[in-house]
Amino acid sequence: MIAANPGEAEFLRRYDASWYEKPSFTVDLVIFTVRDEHLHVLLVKRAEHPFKGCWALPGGFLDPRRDASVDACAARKLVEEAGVRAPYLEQLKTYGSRDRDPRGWTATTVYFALMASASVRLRGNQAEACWVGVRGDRVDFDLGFDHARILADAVERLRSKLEYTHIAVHLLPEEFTLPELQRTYEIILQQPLDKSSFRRRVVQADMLEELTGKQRDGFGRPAQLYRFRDYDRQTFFPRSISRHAR
Amino acid sequence: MIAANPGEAEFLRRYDASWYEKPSFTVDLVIFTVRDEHLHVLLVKRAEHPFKGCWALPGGFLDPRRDASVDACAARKLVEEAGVRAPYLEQLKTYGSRDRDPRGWTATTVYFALMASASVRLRGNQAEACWVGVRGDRVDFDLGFDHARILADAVERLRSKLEYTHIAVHLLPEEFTLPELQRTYEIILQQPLDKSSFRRRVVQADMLEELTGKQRDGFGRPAQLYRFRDYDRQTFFPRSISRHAR
DNA sequence: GAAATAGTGTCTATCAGACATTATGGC
DNA sequence: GCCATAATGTCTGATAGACACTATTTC
Repeated sequence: MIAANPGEAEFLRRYDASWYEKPSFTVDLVIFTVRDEHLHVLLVKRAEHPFKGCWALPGGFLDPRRDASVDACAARKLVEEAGVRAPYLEQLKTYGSRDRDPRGWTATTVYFALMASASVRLRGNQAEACWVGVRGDRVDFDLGFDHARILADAVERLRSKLEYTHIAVHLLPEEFTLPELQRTYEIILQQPLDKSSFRRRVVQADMLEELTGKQRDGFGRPAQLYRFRDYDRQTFFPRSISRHAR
Repeated sequence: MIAANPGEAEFLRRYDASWYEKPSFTVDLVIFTVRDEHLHVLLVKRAEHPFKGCWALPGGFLDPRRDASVDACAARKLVEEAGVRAPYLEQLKTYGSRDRDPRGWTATTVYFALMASASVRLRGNQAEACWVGVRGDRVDFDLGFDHARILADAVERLRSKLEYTHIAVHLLPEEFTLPELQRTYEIILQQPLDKSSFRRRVVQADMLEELTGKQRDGFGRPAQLYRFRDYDRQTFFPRSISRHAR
């Protein structure tokens, strides 16, 4: 990144970034969890204008002094809004236009995060925050800005990635059973999956580690507990789950 | 987008976006084409500091006065740099950090574009531009900023999308033969594909329209010409091309 | 033993890979 | 006819879906 280029040091000494008009830049988060048999998204009630009193995705201005990078800004806001360290966090897309925010030209880079519902502690920060059930690809009330569109894109990405990756494990606690994992997939994909096929897929991908303890549910045979083998590596299924199963 | 919210009009009247410190915001392009049996990317030689004289991806500052949106900005730069109207253009990712540009905090939203090599006319704009062959996921010389990393990400995304979508048609002229399309896939995926399987895939996807004319090559039986049926709809193959074929 | 849930075995349809075969042009 | 390339046909192996069956717990 250091360029030994004649004249560049001089150029940089004189350079002033405020010469140019810039858009405002924000980072927003679509934080998903599964609880009560439904996909939920974390929303905040806006305390300030614009859209004061409306529900919106958590997020806000990037602070060039505090945030070393856009990723770091997203991680910071994740902690501030959801009090969580490092669950699954992935950049979704950047939305920017002259009219998406009444304050003027803004761009927002949106991240989507997955977490186990138990691992969240909503800190009663400045803003009122709560989990809202997602029906189809939307929530039941109006969202500020273009956040309804962003949420729809995020839900689509989540569904799409569930078909060929393991990311749903990030929606469960560290130890979980295969029926729980399957149920998570079914809730998000909104379709029943075959038990046998599902298990084959997961076992063949060799991503799970069997734990010797067992979990007992209220009824029936207890289910084997598993743990995800490698939270860093993102692995892919060789074939996609058919959206037209059944 | 218009909020009938008490106090909001007053708030907006007083609001001044320059209260907050903002990062600079740019849009960069990774423009791919296939020519001479190789994947190529469009690079420009930087006329100004920083990285003056280095090769870099085309792009530059978003202009809030001229650009209605980030997408519009990308389209504008595509015309300016490559003189092309509307080929395939897709947002790749946003890169932003304190140290990726010596001028200070910048974020760049990167798009990747595909085009037929014949459709490009490089306008000798302010910058010197040329097509550079991609070897693996890089070019043969150093790129300014973090553009080597960005290029690698773009190549990976291109390869990945080729395995399950039709986007390679955007690298060919409007009329093309199946062997030409197959060759394009082979060049980018860097692996030979079976003719029969390839044709089955493409035909079953029902995306091509047979043209009655035929094209003759120097030798052998002439190949049937086809046209892509719907440039807007993005369709997907039911299964991915195996990366481990052969 | 009945109910409930976990987990396994097996059949089948589908489809990609492999490769042989036929088709159609130039020379 | 020969060569080169395009296009088709057929076999096979892998695997997802379907579903029957077994296993293990609580009551």
